[in-house]
Amino acid sequence: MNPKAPRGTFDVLPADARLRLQLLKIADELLGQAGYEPFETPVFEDTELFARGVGESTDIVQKEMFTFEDKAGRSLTLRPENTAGVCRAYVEHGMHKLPQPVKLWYWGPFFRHEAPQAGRFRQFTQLGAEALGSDDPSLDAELILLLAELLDRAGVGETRLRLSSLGTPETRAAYLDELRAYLHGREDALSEDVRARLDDNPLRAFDADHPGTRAVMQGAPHLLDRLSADDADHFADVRALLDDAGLAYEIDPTLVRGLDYYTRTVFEFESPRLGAQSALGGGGRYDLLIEELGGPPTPGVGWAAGVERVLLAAGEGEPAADSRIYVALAKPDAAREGFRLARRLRDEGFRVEMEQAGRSLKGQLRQADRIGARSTVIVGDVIDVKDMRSGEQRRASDADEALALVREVGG
RNA sequence: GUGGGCGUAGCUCAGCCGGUAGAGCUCCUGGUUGUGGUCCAGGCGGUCGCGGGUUCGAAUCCCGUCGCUCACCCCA
Repeated sequence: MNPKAPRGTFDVLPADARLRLQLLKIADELLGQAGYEPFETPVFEDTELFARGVGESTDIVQKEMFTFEDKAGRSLTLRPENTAGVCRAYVEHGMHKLPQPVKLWYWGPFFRHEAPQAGRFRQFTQLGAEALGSDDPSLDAELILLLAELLDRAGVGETRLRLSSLGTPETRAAYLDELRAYLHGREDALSEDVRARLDDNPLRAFDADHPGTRAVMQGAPHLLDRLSADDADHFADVRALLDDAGLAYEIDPTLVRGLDYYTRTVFEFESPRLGAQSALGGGGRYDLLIEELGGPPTPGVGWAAGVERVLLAAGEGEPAADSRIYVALAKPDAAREGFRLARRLRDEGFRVEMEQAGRSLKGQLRQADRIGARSTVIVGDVIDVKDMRSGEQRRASDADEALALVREVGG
């Protein structure tokens, strides 16, 4: 056979793995400062959880889930997103009895059966944060600002923040009916593809290029004008906090996220560096989801960012240049002495590599150079410590003296 | 899922009016009997994505298939 990683999956090689680790550290620090705690849920759950949580009618549930049966015939699904799992865990562990809100963040693999492209995979990594148990608008704003800061520190460059509010499912449903009715009344002026999707995705008509459609949309009703007073106030509060923080955003009434559970605030960060997949991360409020999943009425808000997309937008990072020491062997029977020396140097906190590949001494020095060693310890009948930058070399009479010399030159 | 482009050494690619595989980089060795970064020489390394067809003969032509990629859709 010719083994290959399955379609839509990939191996993370060291250069990339290091960048991912850097992003993970940024997230840990940033979210930790705001009181978010790390946590994990399983990578698969009962299929029912996603069907109910994400929504039966969504693309994710209808065609993108990796579903399988266990040996007892239970239907399980590799998680396509995490909010449903988070809510399940919240209910299962009685987190409503903890001081609210409960703030959590996570990092892990997710799975969607899609046609892979740049920035789109079947197994991908999401980094996310959730705040459950309070509908305070400051949580919405806090999370949005945290994601903005995270993206900035990750080096993704310019982003566009789209923001909207969906109100309650009732207002949204009523609005969509109103919009459909409006569009049906002017069907003749609409483009063909807008007409084809009129019933399942009427909002799409807002971003059509078609002149006739655009003309029609000028007078179309907007969801934001149909929000209840409470929801409108909530949205105004969120915006005020973002304004205070100086974060730029665009109100986009056509922003619909692909999951059914959103209420009130929704947002999405986009990058021009990603091509067809412009979304770096996004999220929103889901005040009814936990109750829908059988828990007590509990509001929640959160986001997820695509790790691969963030890294793609950030471009090639500079690999951290950490200094190192190389232990070379001038003769094969110096191996035990060299091994001992390497261990002692590591005990002292140095980053140490040694000859373990049967290279000639010349090859070993070349290797020392390649890994960027500051000093090379050459073990033979005597021990020499070479400063790789100056090329100078000093002789030690024993291991202790060699260690002292290394400390002087540095590793 | 639909349509376009591509698939030759670890990497980047050349070869493609059919005659049975090359370069650069990387890696290893030597030039320097125990010494790097430059230079020189040599070497390792390829089921030419896979399967089938046409042909005396296919990396080169044809069909299928898989993979990558771009677009639509949707999203992280």
